[in-house]
Amino acid sequence: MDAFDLFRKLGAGAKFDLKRFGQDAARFKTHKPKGTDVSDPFSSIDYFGKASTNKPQEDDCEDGEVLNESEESDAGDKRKRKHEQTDVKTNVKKRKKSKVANIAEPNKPSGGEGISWTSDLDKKILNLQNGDKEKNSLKRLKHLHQEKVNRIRAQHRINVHGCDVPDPLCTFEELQSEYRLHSRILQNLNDAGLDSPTPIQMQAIPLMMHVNKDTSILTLCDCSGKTLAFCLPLLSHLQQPANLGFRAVIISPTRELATQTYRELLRLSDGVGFRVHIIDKASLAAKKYGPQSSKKYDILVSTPNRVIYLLNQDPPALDLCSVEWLIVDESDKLFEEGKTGFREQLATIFLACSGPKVRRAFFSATCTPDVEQWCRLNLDNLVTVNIGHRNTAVETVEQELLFVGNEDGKLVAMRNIINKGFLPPMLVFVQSIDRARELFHELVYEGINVDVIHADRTQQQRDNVVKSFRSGHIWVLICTALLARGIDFKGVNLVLNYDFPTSAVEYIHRIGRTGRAGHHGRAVTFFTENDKPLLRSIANVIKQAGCPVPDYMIGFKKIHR
DNA sequence: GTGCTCG
Repeated sequence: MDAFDLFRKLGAGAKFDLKRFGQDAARFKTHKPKGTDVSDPFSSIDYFGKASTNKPQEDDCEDGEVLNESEESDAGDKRKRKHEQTDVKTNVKKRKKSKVANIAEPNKPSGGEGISWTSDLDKKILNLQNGDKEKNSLKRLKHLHQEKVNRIRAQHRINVHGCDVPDPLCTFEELQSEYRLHSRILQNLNDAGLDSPTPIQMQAIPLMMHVNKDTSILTLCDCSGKTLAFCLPLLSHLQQPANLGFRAVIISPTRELATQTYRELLRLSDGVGFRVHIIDKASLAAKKYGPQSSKKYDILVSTPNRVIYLLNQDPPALDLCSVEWLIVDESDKLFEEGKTGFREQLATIFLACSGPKVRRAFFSATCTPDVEQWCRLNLDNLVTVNIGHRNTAVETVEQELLFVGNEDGKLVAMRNIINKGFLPPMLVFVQSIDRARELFHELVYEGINVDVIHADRTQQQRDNVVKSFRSGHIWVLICTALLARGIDFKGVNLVLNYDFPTSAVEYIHRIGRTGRAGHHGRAVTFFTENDKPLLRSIANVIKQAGCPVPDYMIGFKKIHR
């Protein structure tokens, strides 16, 4: 297999653009570490290699339809068979693992690669395997313990799937006692007023702490607290600053989200000395991280294309071979296919993380059938965690569908909301950049503090808008999909879907900007005759979140492609 | 349709 072949396989079935990636592929070949087995350092070969042969099946679901647990049986037989296959695979692995555990020497610490995690209780059981007397009572103890864990998970609606999933964490203090988290970080947490973990943090943190190399984690969570859920184990895992170059990379779909994550990391690691970096401008960063620079950095937060730009320099201005953790935030967006899709960009970055112990974690609020299928097919040792029902909107948001007739009706209804007196801040979502501009010009003369954000504005403008929206100077912010994901504004009171969302997933992301951290929020969605095709799937989401919806909408026929 | 390098 030559480098091009290899690279094509690594591209996860993404369209292979020879012109664009030829250079990468060639470099990949020359960068192969000397004297190492090909299959070893590039564990990602398996990871992507299967993709080209097992390209995910056409999805049986209707376009944009959310796959609910209850509806899963509706999906085609193909999917079912696939799930069964995966289950069999998991069982085999489970058996293998328990075999390893049985032959392990009782007094040796069981930290080998075969056993990913053993609780204290498990260790006791191993130690006493030959002493039958206490064996039974210990078994009972273990059973009780498992029941307790199950109860905690049920209480917080934590669902896990995969083998060797560690127990949930109940207090942040356990991080210090169990994982030697820097005491200063714990103090920073307390200073920020964070005293107990949210459900996603309870499960994702211990999971990331126990994970082996080559294990991947998929985390689905509609609640806030995701950023902390991966930042804490990351800092805990890196222990302290080291001059090895970047050891962790976090990829976000928008610059705004990257900035937010970066700031969270700074706040969290204050006083510990970790060198956290965000690429503000790739051309500047080229000097900063280039071959001549010393390797005094630890964590990188960035959008994908900036990383790629640096990797494409000759010689590469960024070295990711010491990366131990690769975290993909809002991964469903980043897995989206498109003409110049995020997916190929991710493939390039995965490739560049060529270290021997890369762990990967994917975080997202929603799970498109695409992402899940892809993960199941391509990742070994996949563990998934999801909180609550998958693909549902948060329950703290009061949701409403409003028929406005036609385009003109939207403006009338919008003015109506404003005149009736609304509680700012309000986030208004539109379909395109042009429509964002138009609506802005309509509203700017109304005497309300309104501004607009989209990717065509300069970075300076974007930063300013976000800042003044956070500080309350802007009451109404018109935006495109740019702000749909992950951005955490404190106390957005109303999300207005001025243009109908393009899918149920998009809808869930948009309204997730309100009702955060347990606060009450409201979401109003305008619809016209033209929006009928997607009305049903979104009405379903709203209904499932417990908000009233007219029955006739649910009765609409499913759309088929 | 949206968002992701540089100049």
